[in-house]
Amino acid sequence: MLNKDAYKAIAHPIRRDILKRLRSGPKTAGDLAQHYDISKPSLSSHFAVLKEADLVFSRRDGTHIYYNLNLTVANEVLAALMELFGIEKET
Amino acid sequence: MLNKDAYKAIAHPIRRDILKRLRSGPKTAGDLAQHYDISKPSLSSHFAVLKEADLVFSRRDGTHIYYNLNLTVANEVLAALMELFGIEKET
DNA sequence: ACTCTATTTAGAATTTATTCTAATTAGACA
DNA sequence: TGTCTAATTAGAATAAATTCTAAATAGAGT
Repeated sequence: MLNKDAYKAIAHPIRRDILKRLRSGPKTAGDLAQHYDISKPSLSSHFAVLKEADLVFSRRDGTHIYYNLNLTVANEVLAALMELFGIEKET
Repeated sequence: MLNKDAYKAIAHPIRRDILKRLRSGPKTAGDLAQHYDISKPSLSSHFAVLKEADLVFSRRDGTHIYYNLNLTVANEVLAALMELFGIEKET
């Protein structure tokens, strides 16, 4: 079942942009930080929200921490919204 | 194009529940109020958020104001999220 | 062990969201 | 015009989210 925090997680434009950028593969906090005009700690807090919602997971490789999009949960969010709106789509 | 406030609008559990209940047809504020343990003005403020996001629209019929789900925008939200996650589904 | 780089945690300030009570608006109907 | 019902607006209190700077952690490499 879908983590309800997922809806909160996608409510912020920076977090949506992070998710979009992770589509093309894992990125480090540093990679992503370049694109936003906020401090590293603020960005880190956005990662924490995304991780709490299970929309992303992280894996350390040496000095870097790579963030990955969790497509399983992304699909669950879509399914939950289709159910919410009563909209049917085939897979 | 999708109103960005739509993501904020679906972030609150009461507003998601309102949307769900509107699937089966228009409802008045009074109809919906029965299901939530909050004041009428609070509920009214939730309607305002949903209207601001264009997810619902209202029509007055005599003494009652009927709230309607805007399926067009609901579909836009789904399309935007599919695009965001890079998930393809046929119609 | 020391140091460098990448990133997070702590703690506080600011902004935004949620909720309430009291007062107001809008239409229906006698 | 009153008056009743349905719902909103106003204004304030509380709670939650966002952001910052400063300090801490964790691993890599010398």
